[in-house]
Parts: sequence; C-alpha cells; structure tokens
Amino acid sequence: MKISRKFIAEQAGVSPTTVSDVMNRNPKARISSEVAAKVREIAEKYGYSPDQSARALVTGRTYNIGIIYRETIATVFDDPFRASILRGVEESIDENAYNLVFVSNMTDAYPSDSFRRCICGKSVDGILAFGPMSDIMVDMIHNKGIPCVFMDYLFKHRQENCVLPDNFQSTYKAAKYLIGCGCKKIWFLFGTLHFFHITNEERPAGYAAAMDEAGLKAEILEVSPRANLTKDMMLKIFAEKGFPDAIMTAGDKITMGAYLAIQQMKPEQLEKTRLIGFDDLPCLAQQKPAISAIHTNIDEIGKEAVKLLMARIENPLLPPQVHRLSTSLVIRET
Amino acid sequence: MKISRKFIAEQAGVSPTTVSDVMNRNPKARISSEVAAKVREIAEKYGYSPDQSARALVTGRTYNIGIIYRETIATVFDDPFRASILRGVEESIDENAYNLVFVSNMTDAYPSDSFRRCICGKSVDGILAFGPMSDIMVDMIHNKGIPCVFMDYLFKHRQENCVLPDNFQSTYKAAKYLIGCGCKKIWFLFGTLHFFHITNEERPAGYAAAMDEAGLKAEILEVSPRANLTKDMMLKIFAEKGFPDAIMTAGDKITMGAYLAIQQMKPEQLEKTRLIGFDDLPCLAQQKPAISAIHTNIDEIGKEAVKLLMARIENPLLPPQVHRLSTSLVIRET
DNA sequence: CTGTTAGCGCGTTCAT
DNA sequence: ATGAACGCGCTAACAG
Repeated sequence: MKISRKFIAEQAGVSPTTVSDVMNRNPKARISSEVAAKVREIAEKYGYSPDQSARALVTGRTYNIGIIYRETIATVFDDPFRASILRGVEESIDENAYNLVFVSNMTDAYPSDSFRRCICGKSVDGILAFGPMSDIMVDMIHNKGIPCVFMDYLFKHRQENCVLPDNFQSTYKAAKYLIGCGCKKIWFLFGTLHFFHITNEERPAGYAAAMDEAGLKAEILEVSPRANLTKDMMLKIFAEKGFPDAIMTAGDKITMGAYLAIQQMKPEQLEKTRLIGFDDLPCLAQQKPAISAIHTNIDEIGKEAVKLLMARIENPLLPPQVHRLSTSLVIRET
Repeated sequence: MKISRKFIAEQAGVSPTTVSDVMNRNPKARISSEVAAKVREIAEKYGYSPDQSARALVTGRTYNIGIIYRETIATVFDDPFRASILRGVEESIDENAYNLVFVSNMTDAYPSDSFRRCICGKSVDGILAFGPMSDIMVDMIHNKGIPCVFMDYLFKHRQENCVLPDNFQSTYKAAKYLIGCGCKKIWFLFGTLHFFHITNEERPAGYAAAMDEAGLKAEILEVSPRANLTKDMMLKIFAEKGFPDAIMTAGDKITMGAYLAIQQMKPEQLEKTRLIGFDDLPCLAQQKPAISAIHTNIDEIGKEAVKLLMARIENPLLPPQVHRLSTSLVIRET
C-alpha cells in the first residue's frame, strides 16, 4: 500500500483535502486542532510527506535552488573565495525551506544535460551562479522565467542580478590612503585567472583613477594568479626595477607572491614597501609582519545573493539589480 | 504560450507522443531520422526539455541523488577525507545523468524538514550518506524504498550498503610488518572524533591482533583527533615513557601530531622510532623525513558507493552489501 | 509513425 | 469540514 494523501486520509478518517490543508497549514481552511493533531499523528506514523513531484507539478515550486558552477565541486571548494561565498549561501538559506542542487556546467559554450534538466525542465525554483556564463545559457534561464543571481560577477553587456564587492571604490580609496601616507611610487599587481572577469578591470581602474588624480604615474603590472609564479616574477622585477613605495594587488594569491618575494630578497624591506592585499584571506593576518588588506566579507556575497534571489522567487517581476558590497581597509604592519 | 510537449508537437507538425519518443530516445518507437531531427530542432529552438516534475510523477525517476551529511557543506569540504570521497562521487557519477542534492541533517535524532522533503517526498532516486545516522531515519529511507549507500561507515546492528576501507586488515598487516622489522615496543594512537564510528574499533583491533599473535603487548593510547592537541599530549607521554620502537595511528591528524612532537623534542629520533600513519593524506609525503602510511584511495570510497547505488537504483531488490576497499602499505622514511 | 486513453499524486475550487 | 471534479505535463500501452 502506498503512503499517499488518500491513504492518510482514510487512516485518519478525514478527507484528502483535509490532509492537504493540515500538511500545508492552509490558513483559509479552519481545521480543529484535534483533527489537525490526528492527521499529523498518522502522517508521522507512516512517514508521510507529500510527493514533491506531484506537488511541484501543480504548484510550480520545487524547493530546490540550483548552484551553477564550472569544473567540479571540489574545485569550487578548493577556492577559498568561492567556498566562503557558499558558506554564506548555506547560512542564510533557510535549510528547512530549500535544498541546494549542484549543477555543473563544464562546457561554457553549450549547456550540459544536467543544466537542461534543471533549467529547461524546471527542477529548480531559482539559481545562484558563479559567472561567467554564456549568453545562450543566460537566455535559456530567462526564457524559462527562473530567477537567477550571479555571485562575484557582473555582466557588462546585459542587465542581470549580480552581487559583488565594490571593487573600484575599494582600490580607489586604498590608493588614496597610500598617497596620503606620502607614497609616490605605487604599483598595482594583477593576474588574469578568468579572462572576462570584471574584477580584472575594476580593481586596477580604481587604483589608476586615484593615481591620476594625484598626478602620479600608474604602474599596473601583470603577474600570475598563482602565488608561487607571482613570487618568481616579482623576484625578477624587483631585481630590475628596485622596490616601490607601495604595492597593491588584485587578489591575495598575488599578495602572497609579492610578499614572499620581498621576504626572500630583503626581509627588512617589508618595513618600507607598503603592501595592501585584496580580499583579506586569513593567511594575510597570520604573516609576520601582518599584511594589510582591503577586507571583503566574502560570505556576505552569498548572503546577499540569497536575499536577492528569494525576493525574486516571491516576485519574479522585480527588475535586475546589481548589489555592491562595501569593503574596509585594514591596515596592519605592511 | 508555454513551451510544453504539445506546443513542440504542433510546431514540428507531429503528435505529442512522437515528441516524447524523440526526447526519450524510445527504442520501441521507430522514428525516421528526419522526423527526429525536425523535433530536436524545434525543441532546441524553444529550449524545450520535458518538465521534470511531471516526468518524475509518472516515471518515479527524478535524476537527483541526495548527499546526506551533518553540519554544513563547508565543514564537509574542510575535511580532506570527506572532500576526497565526494571528489570520487562526482567523478564517477555521470553528471549528465544525475544531479547532486545536498541535504543537511543537523539533528541526528530527528529528521530535518529538508530530509523529509527529499526522502519522504521522493525527490531523490538514491542516497549517498555519511554516517552515522539514527535508526529512525534509516528506517524512513527503507520504508520509502529509496536505495542508500553509506560512505566510510558501517552499522553493527543492521545490514546496510556500506563502503569503507579494510581497516582491520590494514593495521594488522602494518603491525606485522613492523614486528617483522624487529620492532618490539609498538604503540597505537587513536582519537575519537565520532564516538560510534566503526573505524575507532577496527583500526586498533587489527593492530592488537597482530601484537597478540607475536606475543607482544599492545599499547593503545587515546590522544586527540586534532593534530595540535595530540602533539601536546605526545610531548608529555614521550617525556614520561620515552620513545617506542614504532608508532601506528588511527588517522593522519594524529600522525601529524605525533610527528611534530618527536620533531620538536628530538628530531634525530625520527630516524629511530618508526611512524606509520593511516589514510596517507598528502601532507605526510611532504614532510622531511617523509612519513610512512597505510594508503587509502579515499576517492575510491566515493566511486564504489556510486557503483553500489546505481546498481540498486536499477534493481532495488539487490541485498545490502558491505564493500571493503583494500589499502596499501607505503613505506617512506619513517 | 499517430491518436487515444489512462493514470501519476496532489492542490484548488466549489457546492454541500 | 467534505467530496467531487478538474488539471498540472508527462509517460506508457495499444489499436490503428
């Protein structure tokens, strides 16, 4: 015998409608607390819960949120930045209301089968995505009318819901600060991990704007997104060009690379060349001397993304919104 | 206008049945390649994919696999052991066939709402679980007839599908090896992270059996599952009791703790006291001297679990099976 | 290959 | 609070 609504209704001596009303706590149906208790008891006894597929078919709600990412889940969690975002997501999603479905999308150009199942097949109520994503896929999402929020990403050519740090203002202010401290020769280091990532443009741009304003020459050096490669490159650059008054970076792997290079070449120089990282991964504060940084509450990205998404699941007509998270400049020993 | 099967049928000038047959590649229905191509083209144009809820309602297949864990996703991935298992899961699951749904289950005693939705509400075809799990929940899973495999866990009081390393044989053989090398005084260190975890019993037991056979005294010391706490404890123990000929452990956090303690007290002792870890996390091989270990292909646990699960999704009547993964003894410099 | 029929389990409405 | 009726979008079975 299948444990269906009808079965529970029979066992409890009520009608199927009543079972639904009890399970869904339908406020319109006034049900005596006795009957409700009885139904709950029977449901509990048989481990009944409404069939999600049947329910979704009629309500259009699956109670699933899709997390779209490239590569593998392990890769996502190996990246402290994205891991932190997901920590925020998990914290602020009401786990009693939604489940997280991980949808890999290896081929950026073309949607995977699992993407099609989830999106075109409507098996999620909303999407949280790590950018970038091809237009063809974003369009599919819109065509299906599924709310979607991009985390740590911004589209330049289209309006989407995006949550990301206020990159420009952050480096602008940090550079201003350094200039105010009397630094003249300030370098900015960046490394391109994701080619079309907006971060690659905004972070250097804020720095450059501040330098321009101060009549200083902006020197933006491309290194590597990996710490050890950056270190090697910086060893050469320092040898050739000497040390600047200050160094800013576009990310903390680069920060660590530069830090290690200085430490290896001339430890005492760490007292002179100011170093300000970006993101403020935990390792920065643990160094000696402790590294200064533009601090981002990374998990806030996840939390804000959930907020935006929930609002749009409730009301799909809400217009796209870009949410910028403010950062704070944390000056330590460098 | 909704993009339904009917709509696609009209656009392609065929019957709804044909659309289903094409989408599902139904072998019984012989469809001309022309018609099939036409249907696919239209489906592609409108981004059509069968509604998963409707499909699941009638087929009973959701194409979702539930991953059940305690605490948070981040906690799971912070644990290199479980992260590695999931890497294996993700690799061997055909990502084009199944999605992974993460179902947290904070309260062990009582199923969470999301657990109820997924299990009682049948929104997953199968379950991969990190043990332990309360009987009440395991029973619910069985009552719903959903195949379930436990990873790195074994129930003593009930028969379930479980995949775990061959703990007893592993420590038995390693101890035999040490005894064969002439070691007399061999300690076994364990720390209890999960109280009712079978690993806590099997690993010491294999060691003890080998010691007994050789007529040697088994010395099983309880330390901490954390590296730094274990280190502190071992510093005291070494100071009191001196160094043994060899040390075996129940896990690599403990291994590292013991290693660091010896290194701090008397580095040259690392040449004398043999140390054999368990699991062989990457950090062991990177030490100097490199630490020996019982090597487990952790990701194989995930892969085997997927195999077992898939077989049971195909044929739910398959009996519960415990799959033991063999390990290998890797002798390095300790 | 088509069209028809019959559910899948549930939420919703409405008259009772 | 009930019970009947309807439909969600789809699959499966079968007669054409």
